[in-house]
Amino acid sequence: MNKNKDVAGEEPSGALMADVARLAGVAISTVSRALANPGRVNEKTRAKINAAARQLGYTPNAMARGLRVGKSNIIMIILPGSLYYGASQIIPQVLQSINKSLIQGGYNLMIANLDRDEISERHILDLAFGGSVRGAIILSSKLPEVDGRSLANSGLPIVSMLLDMSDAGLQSVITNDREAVRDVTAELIRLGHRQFFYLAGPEGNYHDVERYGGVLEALEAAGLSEGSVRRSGGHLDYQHGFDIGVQAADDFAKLTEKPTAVIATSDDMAISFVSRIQRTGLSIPGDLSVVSFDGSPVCEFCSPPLSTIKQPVEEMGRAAVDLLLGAIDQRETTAAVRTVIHSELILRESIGPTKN
Amino acid sequence: MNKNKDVAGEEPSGALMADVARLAGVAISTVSRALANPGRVNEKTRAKINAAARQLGYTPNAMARGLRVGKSNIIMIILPGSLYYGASQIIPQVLQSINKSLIQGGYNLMIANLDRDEISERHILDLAFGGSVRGAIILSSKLPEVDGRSLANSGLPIVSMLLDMSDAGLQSVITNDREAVRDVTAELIRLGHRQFFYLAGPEGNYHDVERYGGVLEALEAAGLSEGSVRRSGGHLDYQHGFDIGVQAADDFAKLTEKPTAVIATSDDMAISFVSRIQRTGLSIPGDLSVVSFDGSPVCEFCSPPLSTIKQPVEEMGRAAVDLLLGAIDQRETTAAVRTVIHSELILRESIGPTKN
DNA sequence: CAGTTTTTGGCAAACGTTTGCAATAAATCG
DNA sequence: CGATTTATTGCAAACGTTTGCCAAAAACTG
Repeated sequence: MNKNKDVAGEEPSGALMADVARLAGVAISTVSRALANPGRVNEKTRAKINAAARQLGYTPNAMARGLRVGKSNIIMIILPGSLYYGASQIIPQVLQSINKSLIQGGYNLMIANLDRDEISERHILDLAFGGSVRGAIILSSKLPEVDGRSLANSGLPIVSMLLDMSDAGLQSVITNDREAVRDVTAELIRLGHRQFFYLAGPEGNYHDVERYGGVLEALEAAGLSEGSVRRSGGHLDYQHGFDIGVQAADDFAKLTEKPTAVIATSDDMAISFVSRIQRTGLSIPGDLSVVSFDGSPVCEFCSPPLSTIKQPVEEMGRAAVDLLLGAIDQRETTAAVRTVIHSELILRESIGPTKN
Repeated sequence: MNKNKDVAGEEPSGALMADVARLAGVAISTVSRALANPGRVNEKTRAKINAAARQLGYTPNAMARGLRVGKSNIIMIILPGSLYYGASQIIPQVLQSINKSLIQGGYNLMIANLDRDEISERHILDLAFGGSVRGAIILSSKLPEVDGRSLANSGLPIVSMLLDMSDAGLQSVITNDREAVRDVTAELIRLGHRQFFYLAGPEGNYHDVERYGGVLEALEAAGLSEGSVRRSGGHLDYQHGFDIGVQAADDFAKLTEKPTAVIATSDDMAISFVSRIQRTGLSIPGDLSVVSFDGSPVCEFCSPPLSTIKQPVEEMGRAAVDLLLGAIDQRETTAAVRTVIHSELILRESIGPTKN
């Protein structure tokens, strides 16, 4: 009913810049400058203002500032639909590193989505076009797009992470997957392996293409035919990475000619695959060598400890943020749109020579 | 130099409500009402306005609205400093369920990391007092507080999750840890176990107190002395949960009288503990039964598959969001400040009877 | 010391919405 | 049919900042 302050007591809604100005005996504009642009105001008045601000516990209103300057200080991260697929193990680390870097740059991190249904897409676009966010980091190959509006032409700086989307003109921070998997395949070949089993994630996925490509390259270099690798997975979507490994173990059981080495595209699927395979009496690495992707900490404690190609997420997060903030500050990084961070193969006991 | 639109072409900064109004031939206020409060405007004009809005690809500016109504639609989640400790395995699921519920309620999720440094504390407080966020969900036992300002008296609705902070007056969504661990301990006693090994997380932690308390209750009920349980861990902070398990395995090796059952307070530590223990030649559950907390999916694929007390994160996330939005909408849930969600014990092969 | 430059601080107009109030048109009532 | 209510729309004032512009004061300059 009454919109006035009922009690003369403390304002629940916090002190305003005007309050600070009054207390310090200066104009509002001076306060604003003192706080944001310290050079432009006298040392003494600035001290007075700072004291007043502290005394009142003043915190500038972010939305008012944002509205005025026409810019938000929020960056959104767009995650691939199902968190449960593969990457799940490293998502927290990704968030952690991105957030840390962002905060240092004065930005905040908002999670745009965890699903990729139409609701989420619309939501993402609302964030983008509603001026809520200043830039985006995307971990999915699909740019949100629904009735007319598309993230691509939102004018928002976007950096892609983990996936190479430089074709789409996006700055991309990626790992040298192809090379890494080529090297590890070559190593397996050196150890005597001739028949491979490849566990795919979502098919056609950039990761899949690159990684599978790496396998083929190594095979070719060794004079082996493309037929020496069998694929599993890829046909299922939206599931735990673990499910893929389980399914793959079934597929494996049905093979008449058994591969001796497995290359999995995520740790999750490798872990469940190994678990199921061991149950059938096969031993690792005795009967079967296994290597996977991601570098999840848990791999060290599996039995046997799993070899894994570590995704350098910390570094990637930092790089992505650097690129994004660079783009925001207009320091045109017209240079390479592709930033490659090197993966590191962590060699553990899940890999060994073939029996004979 | 010139702040005018240089080209007559399309506005890069998007259509404004004024544009929609002009195109539809109505006043700005009518547009606003048509979009937000459909009942208060004529059917026909509303159609016209909607058409105009769609044609222009109009998206309302979130900050302008936020400023005007004095409210943001962003909820922040405050994650504990080191993501790596214990909970790491379930964080993605927590985020998933919280975000889903929030989006349904028209809110956005912002991540605020609570590292132990002053920077992040200040950051969180800026978010709270700067009007950027409308509420908070906190997964840490420490409320940010720095020079005068404290999250506690920010006036912001706050819900604590996983940790019981009802003493601090916060609505808390927790699991019945004490009960769950009491039950599982009782079950272990029934299986013949008399000597226990307890792997603690950060000491004094609510989780620790409750869970250890549960163990003691079960012992007492069975007439066993408090001396039948040995503790490990707790003295280290800031590490992967895995490190705790490794350390605990060392501690275990030094014990002269070996416990036959292990209760770990996170899956991570159980996994690394088991790995190290098995390496010393002990078998699980033959020589040692193991149960842990969290319900990480990976437990199913360990060898042996690990028994774990599942944290019902989906449900907890939903509950936390419900409480928070309830508090925001002032529908005073003056009732219980503690919402207990029931954990579920997933029994797998890591638990068995004692040998004799 | 008059003239010129440099600092410093205030005024007021934005930024893009929402919303109280008032005005008009339409509908209902007695 | 006049009087009252109700539905529909517009006007203009907020919301709390930032910032262009100008004036006053201070600091130089010759």
